[in-house]
Amino acid sequence: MDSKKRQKLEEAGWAIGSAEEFLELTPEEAAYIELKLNLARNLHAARQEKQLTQSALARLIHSSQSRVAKMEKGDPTVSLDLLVRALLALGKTPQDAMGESVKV
Amino acid sequence: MDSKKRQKLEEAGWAIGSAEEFLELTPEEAAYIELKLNLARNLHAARQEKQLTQSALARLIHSSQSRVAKMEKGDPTVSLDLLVRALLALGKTPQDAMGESVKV
DNA sequence: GAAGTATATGTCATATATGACATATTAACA
DNA sequence: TGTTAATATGTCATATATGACATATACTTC
Repeated sequence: MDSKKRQKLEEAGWAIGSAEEFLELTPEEAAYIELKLNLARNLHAARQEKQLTQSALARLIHSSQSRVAKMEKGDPTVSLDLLVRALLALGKTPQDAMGESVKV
Repeated sequence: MDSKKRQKLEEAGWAIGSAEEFLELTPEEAAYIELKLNLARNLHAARQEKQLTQSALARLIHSSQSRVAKMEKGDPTVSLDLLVRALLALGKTPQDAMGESVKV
């Protein structure tokens, strides 16, 4: 795994510590994590486009500001389900949500 | 989605087309459900292509045969996360995993 | 028919995600 | 500086998803 990807993951809170743990990530696991980070970024962008605060979006999807913040930060406790539902609520299609290709 | 609507869907067998109005689903909820059903179908097809049994796939993703069956049946207790991870394990891209176009 | 193989269904204890809340940090502006 | 709005972080009780297991159904092949 290249260091750029590794740093991205670390920033998002996925890292536990050592590089060894990263090497134990299967390609599928890496793809899954990248997918979530993509959705997180897309959600942030989509919300900005609509000029909504995190609190406003939270109201839209019957969630809370803190959880929206965690969604956009790629917090590991946030599920794909929640991310996708948020994007759908902002008028995105699931395909829109995916954006660029993710390498496996 | 609140559990009341989920319950309605479960009772209705989930897959009936244009059940949206009858079940009082918002377009977002309908899109979310259609997405999951798409993933369910894609998973079934992908598994068949690879000539794997549900048990074999279950072993691959460290799950169980019964849960794989539920995935492919679109059972409401199956998360997007699990569906996507299964598809990734079968070599699909996240884009593939996200399924065909879903109208919102 | 029996026996084997694959898939479906139901249940449950446990694991994980959730909204809510408090609080901290950041950013913009007087 | 101080004040306000926006966003981030930490925690927790509850809700939901999970794998495992039992068992049922379906479909072969003998």
